[in-house]
Amino acid sequence: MSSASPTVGSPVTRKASARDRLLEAADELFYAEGIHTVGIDRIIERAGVAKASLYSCFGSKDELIKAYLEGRHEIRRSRMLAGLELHDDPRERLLAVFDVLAELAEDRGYRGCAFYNASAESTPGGVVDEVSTANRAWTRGVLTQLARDAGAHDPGALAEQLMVLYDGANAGARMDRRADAAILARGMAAALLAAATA
Amino acid sequence: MSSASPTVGSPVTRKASARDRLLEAADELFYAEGIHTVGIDRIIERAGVAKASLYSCFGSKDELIKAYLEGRHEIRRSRMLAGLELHDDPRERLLAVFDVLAELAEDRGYRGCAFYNASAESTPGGVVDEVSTANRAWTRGVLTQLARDAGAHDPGALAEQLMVLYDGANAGARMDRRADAAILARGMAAALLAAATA
DNA sequence: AAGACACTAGACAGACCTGTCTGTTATCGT
DNA sequence: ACGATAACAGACAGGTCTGTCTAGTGTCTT
Repeated sequence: MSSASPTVGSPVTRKASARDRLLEAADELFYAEGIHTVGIDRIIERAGVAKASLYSCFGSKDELIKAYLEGRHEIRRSRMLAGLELHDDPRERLLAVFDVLAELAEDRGYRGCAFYNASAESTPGGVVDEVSTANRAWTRGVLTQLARDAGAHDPGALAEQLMVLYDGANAGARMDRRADAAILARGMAAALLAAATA
Repeated sequence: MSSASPTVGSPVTRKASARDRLLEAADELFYAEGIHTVGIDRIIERAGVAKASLYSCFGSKDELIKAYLEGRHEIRRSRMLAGLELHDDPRERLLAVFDVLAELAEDRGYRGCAFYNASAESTPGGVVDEVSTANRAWTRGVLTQLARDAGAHDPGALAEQLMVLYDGANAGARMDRRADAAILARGMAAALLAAATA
């Protein structure tokens, strides 16, 4: 407990821990096929991990789902921030949101917003709703800040418009299996921004 | 077979047939809670119908799901067409699409696009995909026609933009539980239309 | 009156799914 | 060297779900 070294030195990651492999497998399967459709057995089989390890790491399928969504949130966050940092001009930074989305949507295997999808197949008031609304609030906040930085007259109002475009591009990318919607959304966002700063 | 009357005289509807009650119950439950979450037993209980009748009418849960989505398509179709017929001006007719959506979204209990939701929780390539893509093609066709009637320079291109707005309004209405997105989408559609006919 | 038909109630089979439990093996710090 | 920890494999229990089957009831037509 108190003996030896107080700093344990990278206490979590060992090489490719069962937890990580489980999370990776769950991410792939849940996103591709849905939360309900994919059972525990398929996840542990893909992860090459014993069932007991799953329940030792996460405690329940619900917690695994929560961890999956939190991971998605983290990835989305870092990817978007990385996309934003490519530009200095506030206008370009705002539009970069849709560039990132278009890039994601080009990947075959893109299935739309993981949070919306998860929400569509889970009972209201559960863990999914919690994480989903948090993610949505974060997205809204980012768009508002970008709108403010770009000099929008009413950043909140512009952000709401951008949310419509963002949601629409996401849904379109899933249903039509192309990135066109994101590119269209970028163009519309540019027009909105021009109008909002005039 | 060949005896009696060739025209049987309203052969289907009796008073409020088990089939209709099943379809109504399935519609309410599937839409509100999702396809996977709702089991056969809950449907027959709400419909006040025996399980054997369900399987005699539909054959399987999959077929019931299909019938549910086809019913949703029919309702969406008639509601939208009714909304369009309120106006003569082509511009107003195009924007009426979003008026109808806003009206729907105001209903608490609105949960977004039934087809998208169903698609999010079913394996690709099944009956759900089939009906969903058909519905999507129909929507796209209507928007294209409205864009043409309104004098858009490139009706197909405008329709694609409108699809983004339509999808976004639908998703936003579900996630935020308000009709704001549809109203915003209407405004953006008006701006797009003005630009496309200039 | 009688048979066809649609429906009801509910038991049942079989599959699947989550979660637990037992027993074994390997690695690591001390 | 040894105990602790983490992981393994897999059987098992309990529940839920779809779909089938039996048996009985009412209604409509002829």
